[in-house]
Order: sequence, then structure tokens, then C-alpha cells
Amino acid sequence: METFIRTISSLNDETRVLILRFLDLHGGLCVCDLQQSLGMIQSRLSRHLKILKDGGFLKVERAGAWSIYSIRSPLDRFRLECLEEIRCLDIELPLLKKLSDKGCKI
Amino acid sequence: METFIRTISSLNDETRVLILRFLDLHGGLCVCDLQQSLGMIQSRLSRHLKILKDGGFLKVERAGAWSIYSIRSPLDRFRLECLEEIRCLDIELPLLKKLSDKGCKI
DNA sequence: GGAATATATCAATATATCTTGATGTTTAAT
DNA sequence: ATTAAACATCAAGATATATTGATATATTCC
Repeated sequence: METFIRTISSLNDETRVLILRFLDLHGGLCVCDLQQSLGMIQSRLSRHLKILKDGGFLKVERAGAWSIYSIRSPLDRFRLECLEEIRCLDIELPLLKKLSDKGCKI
Repeated sequence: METFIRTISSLNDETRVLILRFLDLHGGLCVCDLQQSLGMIQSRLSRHLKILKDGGFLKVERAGAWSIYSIRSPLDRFRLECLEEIRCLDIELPLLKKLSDKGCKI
């Protein structure tokens, strides 16, 4: 039950659904890219990314100073169904501003 | 997005998952039966039942003074997947105390 | 019609969650 | 070594959600 609620509650927020959709579309991104693209402050993003990770949807990989967040793979059946449902949502997605390539300076 | 969040948030509560599981197991029940079986007060149940209905998981049918709540059928693919996931949870289910047959007197 | 049952809703309080700004911690560049 | 970037975490305030008891609305039975 605990795990189920943690999984569900990780989706129970528009910000997190947006983040998930954005990472699903663009693949792994660092926090500073998400910051730029989604126009959110860092602490807010970090928090939501952690919740999505604890919910089993994301994984993190350290690359130097960067934390690269991406959709965990493989997702189990249920989480994949959730992701499929999110893919069908009509969400206004911002453009990707990938500054990390040129050296991100927030 | 709005509908998705409403669906997800309706599952984001242990009480509601329990109610859903209980109705899934026993079929349609009135509020007073749920009250007896789950040991909850009426206002609390009414609230959660409404949220599950608004989340698209339950339907209500009036039968005289009683409101019979049951799993909505057919469920769409995503809600069905959610229900399947809930069926797999290890939940301690109370016994059914169906007093409505003999005339429920709360 | 009047009393009692079943349910819904409201108001107040308690609890949890989200947002922001501040503060740590680690890594990279010089 | 120092400085700065990238990220995590914490504390405080704001917002949302849950619980309870009280009240309102049907409906049934007499």
C-alpha cells in the first residue's frame, strides 16, 4: 500500500506531470536545463525530481557537477500505463533550452 | 490535465483505496453498510465516495433512501489498470457487515 | 402530517503538501 | 587553495486536503 500511494502521490501534481512529460520527450536532462526550460527555481525542481524518483518514475546519474534525470527504464507495467496516459494529455510544453552543452551558468 | 489529476488524486488516499478495494470485492453497497463494515463515520465516507465518483471510479444509484455505490462499468483502460494494481495490494480487508438487508439502523 | 432513517454538505480544526529563499555540499575551473 | 557552478536540503509561510461534529435534505413508515 505504501509503495502504491508513493507512486500515485508522485503523479498528484501538475508540475511533476509536466516534468515527467518533458523528460519523456527530451530524454535525460540536468536540473539547470530543466530550470531554464521550465522556468522554475532550483529548489522547487530538486524537490519534485526527488519525489518522481522516489515514486519510481525517474533515475538520476551524476555526471560531474550535473545530475542527469531521466525516465527510469524499464518501467513496470503500472508506471508505464501511467506514463502512456500522461503522453495522451494535452499539455503545453515549453521549448527545450539546453544550456548545459555550452556550460550552464545559472 | 485536470481530469488526470482528479483521477490520480482520487486514489491518493489510503482510505479511498480501501473503499475501492472493498467495493470491488463485494459489489454495490450502501453508505450505511460501508459505515458498519469499515468502521467510519458517515460524513467521512460520503466525502470519500464523492471523490471516487468524481475520479471516475464509482457510480451511485439511488434505491429509496439508500445510495448504492459500486465500481463504474466499463472502466476505461487507465482506470482499469489502476484497479488491477489495487487488486494486487496486500490490504487487510474488514468483514462485510451487510445490515441493509435487514433494514439498516445506524 | 410527523418521526425516524439515510445521505449530503458545511464549518472548524488538524494535517499534509507546495513554494520560496537561505544554507550546505560536491565538483570544476583557475 | 580559492572561487564559482550545480545540486540538495532545510525552515517558514502559504495552500490544500482530511477528519469530525453539526446541520440540511430526502425518503420511508406509521
